[in-house]
Amino acid sequence: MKLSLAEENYLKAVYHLSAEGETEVSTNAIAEEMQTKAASVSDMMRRLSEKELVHYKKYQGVRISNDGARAALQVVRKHRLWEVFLVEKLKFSWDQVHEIAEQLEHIKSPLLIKRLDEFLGHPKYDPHGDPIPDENGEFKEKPQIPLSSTNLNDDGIVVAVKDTSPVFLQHLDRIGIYLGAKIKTIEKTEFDGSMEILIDQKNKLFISKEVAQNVLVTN
Amino acid sequence: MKLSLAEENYLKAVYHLSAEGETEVSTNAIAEEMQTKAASVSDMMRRLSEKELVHYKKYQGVRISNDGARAALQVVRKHRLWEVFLVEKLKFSWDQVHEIAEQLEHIKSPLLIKRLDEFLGHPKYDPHGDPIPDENGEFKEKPQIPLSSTNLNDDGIVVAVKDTSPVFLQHLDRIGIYLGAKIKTIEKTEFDGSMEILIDQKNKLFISKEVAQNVLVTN
DNA sequence: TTTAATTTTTAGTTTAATCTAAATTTAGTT
DNA sequence: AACTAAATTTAGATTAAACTAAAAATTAAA
Repeated sequence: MKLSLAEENYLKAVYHLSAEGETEVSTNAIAEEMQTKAASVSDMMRRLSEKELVHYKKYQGVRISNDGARAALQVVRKHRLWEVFLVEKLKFSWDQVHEIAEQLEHIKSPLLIKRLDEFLGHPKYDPHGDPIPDENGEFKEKPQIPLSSTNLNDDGIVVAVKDTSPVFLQHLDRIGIYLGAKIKTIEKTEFDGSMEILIDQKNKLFISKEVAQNVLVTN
Repeated sequence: MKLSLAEENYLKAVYHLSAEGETEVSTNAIAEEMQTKAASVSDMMRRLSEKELVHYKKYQGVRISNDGARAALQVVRKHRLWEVFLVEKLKFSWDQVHEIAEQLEHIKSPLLIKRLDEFLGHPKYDPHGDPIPDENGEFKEKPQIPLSSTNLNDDGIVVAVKDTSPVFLQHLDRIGIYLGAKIKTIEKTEFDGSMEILIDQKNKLFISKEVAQNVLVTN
């Protein structure tokens, strides 16, 4: 099935929204995610549902179909592989790659993606710690919990970030938190949810609740 | 100036056609090059001329403007850099890269192209021997003449091909002609324009007039 | 130099994707 | 249960890019 750029983007939005919450996704939520209007979403959902990429009942929200999820995962795969390429090979920082990958993810050539994957050494995670689906759409998420819900004296490794916006990523760079950093929780403040942590057994750091909630670690 | 995909493609077509012949390009020639209809071309030329990217007088054909040439050259630069990437890094053969580069050339990110250029070591020529314009649109074509018009016992190096179609490139691969090959002309047949040549001082080969006209060498 | 053939343009449709405004459905609250 | 507020869909317009068919301009030929 050949999808237009707009169709791919809507499908991706539906996929992402259903991945992180309910299976039924609301028209408004999609409009918000896509920076567009609800009317446009309704229209597109009607069309995607004709192509059986989503299940759609008027006024009831949409649910992604198997075919739809498969297509969305291929776009996600391409997006994340390109992000790895940009960071590993072209020396971009992790806060710069999303926009460019948004464009590159729509390039249509299965062979290109196969070769790119080989060239990069079959990476399993992108620069933000998100898993890269394989050719069949399979992937394994690393077990990850927000730094904010670790216990005192817990040791953990930063495996991903929840918020991938440039401002947040740049903030992490500035304070010295990066993917793979070893983190020990030294103190948690009840009052405002802020924490004191130790990075790589060297640097003590105070971080806000907001930061702690958006940094994901394994233990 | 932000150009749509269609605008970039038309501009490129005008640029290529004026590069290899007259400065005035006909509506029909563009339609042919773009696999579209003359009516669509007229429409687009009107729009491109409003943006001052081409000079256009009804019924008189179009001429690319300075701004237009600048824009076209940036697209050409991107196309050829991506071709180098595909061949050098992703191990594509020279007959496979055009279609994919047609898509990649429209990715919009000056920084991406800067980094890609660095990553590739600032290549001057693409896998077909065509010159890659720099950031300012400057480039130097290698002096090149068709193999068919070399003299007997002339030595030359293959620097480019005139025809870049997959069938022709695959044929060259099959008979053992490649970019950089050292070629000596052994014999020229008046009757049909075919030639006998020696490749890399080792392999004797008979080639047709058609092949000889489309292989370009320096001497 | 008039006519015929060719090329090019215009006019009018079509499709995908968007929008605004109006109508409709669902959900929440007395 | 009725009403209001919010969410969603429909209707109607708009824009970019294409097309076909018809009109107009240019070029070539008699």
